[in-house]
Amino acid sequence: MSPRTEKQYQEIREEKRKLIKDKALELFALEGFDKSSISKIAKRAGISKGLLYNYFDSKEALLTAIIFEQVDIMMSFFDTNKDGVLEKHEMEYFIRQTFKLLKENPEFWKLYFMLAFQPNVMKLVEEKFMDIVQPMLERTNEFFKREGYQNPEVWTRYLGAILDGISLNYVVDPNNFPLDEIENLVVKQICGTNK
Amino acid sequence: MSPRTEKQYQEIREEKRKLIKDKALELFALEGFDKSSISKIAKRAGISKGLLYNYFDSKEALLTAIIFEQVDIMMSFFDTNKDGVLEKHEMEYFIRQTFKLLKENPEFWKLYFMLAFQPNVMKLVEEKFMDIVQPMLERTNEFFKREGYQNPEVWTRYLGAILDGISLNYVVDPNNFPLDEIENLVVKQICGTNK
DNA sequence: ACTTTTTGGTTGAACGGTTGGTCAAAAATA
DNA sequence: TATTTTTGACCAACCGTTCAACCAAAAAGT
Repeated sequence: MSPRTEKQYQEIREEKRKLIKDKALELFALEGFDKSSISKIAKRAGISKGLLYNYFDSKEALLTAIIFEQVDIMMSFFDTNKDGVLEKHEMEYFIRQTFKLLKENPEFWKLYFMLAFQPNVMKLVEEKFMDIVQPMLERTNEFFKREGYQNPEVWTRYLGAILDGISLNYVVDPNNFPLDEIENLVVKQICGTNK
Repeated sequence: MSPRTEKQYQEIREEKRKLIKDKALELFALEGFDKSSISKIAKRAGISKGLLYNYFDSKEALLTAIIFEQVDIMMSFFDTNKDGVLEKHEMEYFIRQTFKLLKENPEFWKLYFMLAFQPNVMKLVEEKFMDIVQPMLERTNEFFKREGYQNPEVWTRYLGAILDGISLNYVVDPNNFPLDEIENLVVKQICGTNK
């Protein structure tokens, strides 16, 4: 017989994992991935260095766990009616959701941009990331084609670039960047409505 | 008596400095700032580690030298007629120059984005950087005001975000990003002309 | 009720490797 | 020879990672 039930142990493990991930993300956003040593992460989480390795096999494993946790959240948000067609109102929903996620968790997006420029690290998650992004790009492509744009694939990449640029500027300087006004500008430009 | 004249030594020193800066930038873009050790930079430049410290006081000094060299090049490019007014054709020139610099030296912009998300490092250059960016922002502000936009300062930040996002996407994936087509889209949208 | 056993979470010293940076000596030049 | 460039072994500090030992708490035994 076990001193504690299986469920009790699982709860403890899950809570600690969540704690470590949260504190690590904080530090990554604050000091960058390389400057955030395991010791500092452990100290911030209030645990010993050794215990961190009881929960994550390596620093990289910790990083990918953080990323894929957030990716899963993203997927659940973008899982709309699944009919494969992106209506104009769905495009507006898509854009506004992007801004919503940005406002809710700027720390993650800071980490995301950091990694986009760390070639070695990005390769760890690139493949799985692409699996998620690719369908979005295709649906966006079809949207612009249906709307009568001359170069739909160019506009898809343009929209992606615009959203990236906005995210980048907001994350770097959240207090001074007029996010809500620009959200409306983008929606107006792409969806032709002005709320 | 000196073994070589003062002028000879200065020329040699300047050439070596340039060599080191170039090779360091290559490596930074390839592997990131933290992963580019002094030893690796020296090896890539074909010199010893010790000699690198004859030319740059520290790794940080090398980094800031690279950045400010590029900033100086930028300034010389944007130094137009200096009348303080940004005409529509000057705005188009401004935008197209931005794209030109991007195509000419993507490695530098990769480094620039890398650093934008390394808070500690960015603070070294933040102040001098702002001195250069601020006048551009003000002139852009006045441009949008003169063109009759309702929220000129929002549009200034929007344009900045768009250019950042495009640069980011191009630098990450230069072979597949349709830079020229998107350049024309931006110019058309902001300046109302289609070349 | 109380002691013992069992379990797995928890610790921090220790390890091999790498880093940015130093320096005495050697090579090169005129 | 006199001066400067150039070298690479060397250093302390820190890195990610490991591991033997420890601890808190629940179940089992009495």
